[in-house]
Amino acid sequence: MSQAAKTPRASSADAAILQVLRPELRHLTSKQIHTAVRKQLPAISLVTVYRSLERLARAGQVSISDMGTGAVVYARVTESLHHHLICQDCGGIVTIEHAEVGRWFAALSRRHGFKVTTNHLVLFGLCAGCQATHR
Amino acid sequence: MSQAAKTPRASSADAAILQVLRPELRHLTSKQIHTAVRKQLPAISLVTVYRSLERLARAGQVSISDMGTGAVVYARVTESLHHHLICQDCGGIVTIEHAEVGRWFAALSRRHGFKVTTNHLVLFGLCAGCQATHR
DNA sequence: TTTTCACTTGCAAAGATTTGCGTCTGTGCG
DNA sequence: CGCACAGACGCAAATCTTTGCAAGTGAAAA
Repeated sequence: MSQAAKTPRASSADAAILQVLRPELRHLTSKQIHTAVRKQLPAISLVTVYRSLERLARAGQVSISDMGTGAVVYARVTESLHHHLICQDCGGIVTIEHAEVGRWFAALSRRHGFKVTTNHLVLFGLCAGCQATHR
Repeated sequence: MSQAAKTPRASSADAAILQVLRPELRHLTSKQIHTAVRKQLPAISLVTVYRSLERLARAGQVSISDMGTGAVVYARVTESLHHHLICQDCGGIVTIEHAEVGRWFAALSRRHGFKVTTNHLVLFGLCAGCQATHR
């Protein structure tokens, strides 16, 4: 009734999805995850994958990002968080460490009392090369 | 050339969309924009609205943001850029000035030679109130 | 052990966004 | 003026993601 603790409730889908995402460094689409998870749970539906991913994201275990590829991609959140800068011209991707972003998030927290939980930031722009080309 | 105001369908949808977005401070969905633009161009299709918005976004005149409401929202980019911090618990929205974000973007530019063009950032997290509730 | 109840899942359907393709239009050029 | 080309549009169809509803399941309560 009044206890604030949630019941994690063993969901086979969640475990299987984390299993699939564990060894992957690259971000996977819902389709790819569904295909991979089927090896463990042949009958699992794509809808369940979506719902499971949303659940895991809410729990901070998975990141959901739109990298501008047409389909959203998901990745397991690890200790070594990273973020991406994507060049809208050449499609090049620059990876930056979390420390650099975390410092700024901390500043936001101090100034606005808002604790950012976004764990994978994607910023679009122009890489050094394309900026040169553009002038 | 001559008049640009009454061409039945040959004129670009871009102008009509900017017209619709101009007075709005709030972000509109593709559906809402489509409905509004129809008053000027009754025959315009939703697909054209999407393509036009993408074009305008590429030109830096419109921002595209996923505020977690189920549908992406679009807004006209003005001189007074702003960004949002959205509480994933209560849905509350904190608006922050661009200056605060721009400083960080400038730092990224110095460090990585990457010029961010994202003009409306949305970060999810917990507001001060909900952080307190969560403890 | 049985009951309870919130959470999970599937299926079908809805909603949102993108893409393929053929047509039409405005622009620059000869 | 007439032509060629690139870009804009509409329509239909494909994708991607979410939602409504009914049924299944597990953990804690009774």
